Amino acid sequence: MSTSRPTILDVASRAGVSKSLVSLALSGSERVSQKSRSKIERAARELGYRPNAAARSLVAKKSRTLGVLVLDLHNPVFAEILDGVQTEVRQHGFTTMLVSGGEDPALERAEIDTLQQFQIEGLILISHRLTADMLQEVAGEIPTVTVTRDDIAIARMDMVCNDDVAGARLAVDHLVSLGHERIVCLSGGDNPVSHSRARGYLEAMADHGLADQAHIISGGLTDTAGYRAATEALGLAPTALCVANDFGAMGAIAAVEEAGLDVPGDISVVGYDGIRLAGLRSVNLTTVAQPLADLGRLAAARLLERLENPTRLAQHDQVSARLIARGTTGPAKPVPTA
Amino acid sequence: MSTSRPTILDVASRAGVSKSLVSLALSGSERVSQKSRSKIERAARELGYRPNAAARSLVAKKSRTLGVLVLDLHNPVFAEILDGVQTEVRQHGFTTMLVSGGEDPALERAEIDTLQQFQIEGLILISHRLTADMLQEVAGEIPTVTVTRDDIAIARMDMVCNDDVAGARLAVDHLVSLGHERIVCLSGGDNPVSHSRARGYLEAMADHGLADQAHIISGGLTDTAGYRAATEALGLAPTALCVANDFGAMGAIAAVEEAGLDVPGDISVVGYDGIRLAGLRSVNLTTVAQPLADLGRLAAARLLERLENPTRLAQHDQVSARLIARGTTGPAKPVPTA
DNA sequence: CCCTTTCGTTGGAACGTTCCAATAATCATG
DNA sequence: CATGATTATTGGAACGTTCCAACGAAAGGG
Repeated sequence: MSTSRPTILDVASRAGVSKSLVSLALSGSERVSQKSRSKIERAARELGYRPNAAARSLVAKKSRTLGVLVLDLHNPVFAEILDGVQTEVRQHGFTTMLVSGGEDPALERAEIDTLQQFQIEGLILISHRLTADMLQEVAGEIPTVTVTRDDIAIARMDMVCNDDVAGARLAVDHLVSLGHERIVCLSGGDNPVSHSRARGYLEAMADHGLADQAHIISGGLTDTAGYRAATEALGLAPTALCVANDFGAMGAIAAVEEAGLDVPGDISVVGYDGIRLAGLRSVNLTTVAQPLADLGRLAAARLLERLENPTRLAQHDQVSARLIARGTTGPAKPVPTA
Repeated sequence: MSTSRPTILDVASRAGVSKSLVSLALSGSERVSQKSRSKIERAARELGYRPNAAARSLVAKKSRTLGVLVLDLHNPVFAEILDGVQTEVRQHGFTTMLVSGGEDPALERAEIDTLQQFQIEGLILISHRLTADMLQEVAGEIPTVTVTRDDIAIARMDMVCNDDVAGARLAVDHLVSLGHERIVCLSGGDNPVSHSRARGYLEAMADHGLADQAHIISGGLTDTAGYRAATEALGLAPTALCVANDFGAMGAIAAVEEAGLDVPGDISVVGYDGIRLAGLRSVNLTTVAQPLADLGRLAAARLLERLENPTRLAQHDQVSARLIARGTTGPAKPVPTA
């Protein structure tokens, strides 16, 4: 139906100039007379001309496009990081191509492959499940930055992360300042992020002279996992729970309430991540908030720097979290003297 | 650093054949001898050859790529629709490029522009804020399907939606069957989806002979809006609230509980959408669930059909929702006889 | 008024692929 | 073994852009 899209030649002939001049004018070169420029701009507008990115990137060997892989689109943490990425990237006139591999290494690799076919200039991994080998391979072929994970270090690959150890300490500090001692950690299971958070918990407990009170129950990063872990934790008669992430904390709260206990009256709960959801009135969760958008912005910035200077040494940034005290934490109940 | 990526010519010379045969072999043509095929495949593997999508789509005039615009990446509704889109699209060997314009019409238009530069073959709008003119323009240039919104009908543009009128009726039916009569609707404000849901509410109330009890309070689709609307609604002494979406319902529950009332003991609350979150133990919201992934799958399927047959008449699909009864609804309190 | 410089403009090559028409190789068939 | 039919392979054109070397025209300097 629609006769195919106008090309630069159509614009050129309509404006009565050569295709080269159109190219020059539309890319904003100085060396085009005012007269030609306005003729060209008008012709382009009238025809609804849109440059063909395929042709452009083919010859220019530059796509002005970054690839972004996000671990899981359902997790609001990643959406918020993505916000930061987008703002930074747009400012630099780049475009992003977003994909997700649903936490499946092979699928993630395949999606990155697709991105590479589109000649992306750089890659941002907002967490991932790639094996070290895959990551090595990818990072070798294309400038890459990982966000949120810093366990696999690769030459020339930048990383930007939250300081999870320090963040977890904040949670413990907050609880201790409220008089809590029997603080149990519900860990997020076997992944680098959860390990760091557990370590921060242990360190902080030790610093407060509570090393003997420290207990870690291993679970996962979902609401159900938090529920289960909390149910188990109740056997230890804690006055506070330090949970691996906000979703887990929501599950933990449900478990506590189902056991007939009050949050925060009987047990205080702290989450981690600071997703918007945690701020909803009906949730109102005390949490260790990562500056998620900043994380994304910084990652994009690092990648763009590397495009300028590809041989620069790998840079590892850590941003710090802050505690947001809301309604799920309160003073510890005085311990009944035995 | 890395000497530039291998091209089809590199593969050809390594395999000792012509570039044309490589192209043929890699696109899976029958007319290639077993011997040549295996030589070519081996050469491609050894070189780590990845076809250049730009060059391909330039000549083939086919990018095998669909553009997807999503209204808001933070809203889990859209992530779940996206899941469905992805599965369907992958099955057909297409790729997607995902963008979001943050609910800003101009930005959305700009992002679609970018997609068009990449020669996408079709466009899926998972809701949007485009003006009718913009939509008309876009749909005129490229096969388009909208999901979730069916207020603007355009020739050749398919639409797949939830039947919001019927969905809202389900909510009312459920409440009535529990003995509720004073059911107040907290509407999601001035947008097509909310209008349909409000209409369904009114129709159902009338059907049950409760037309005189019907009250609509206009709010928005956020937790805060739900909170405010619910606060206002409490003045009407309702026994149940029918809320425009799940987030709003969560806010409404907070308002009810802050007023010292129990959910569902004093007031029942029904949400709409059926986001995963609503199923969390700590939320446990009764809701009208849309088959979100199906919505996405269907939209992708319709678009792919249209690519085959571009002149086909526009098709408007409606999928139906179902009620998931959870913990926020219960029998109506017997009305104190005046 | 000629020579040089600068400015504005141009045509052609290149990018890596697919497609097509044409050729080369193989296989039956008479 | 020649002929035709089929199968396998090939070179060249085309896609729409950017880049570059080169050009003509205007401007400045002597």
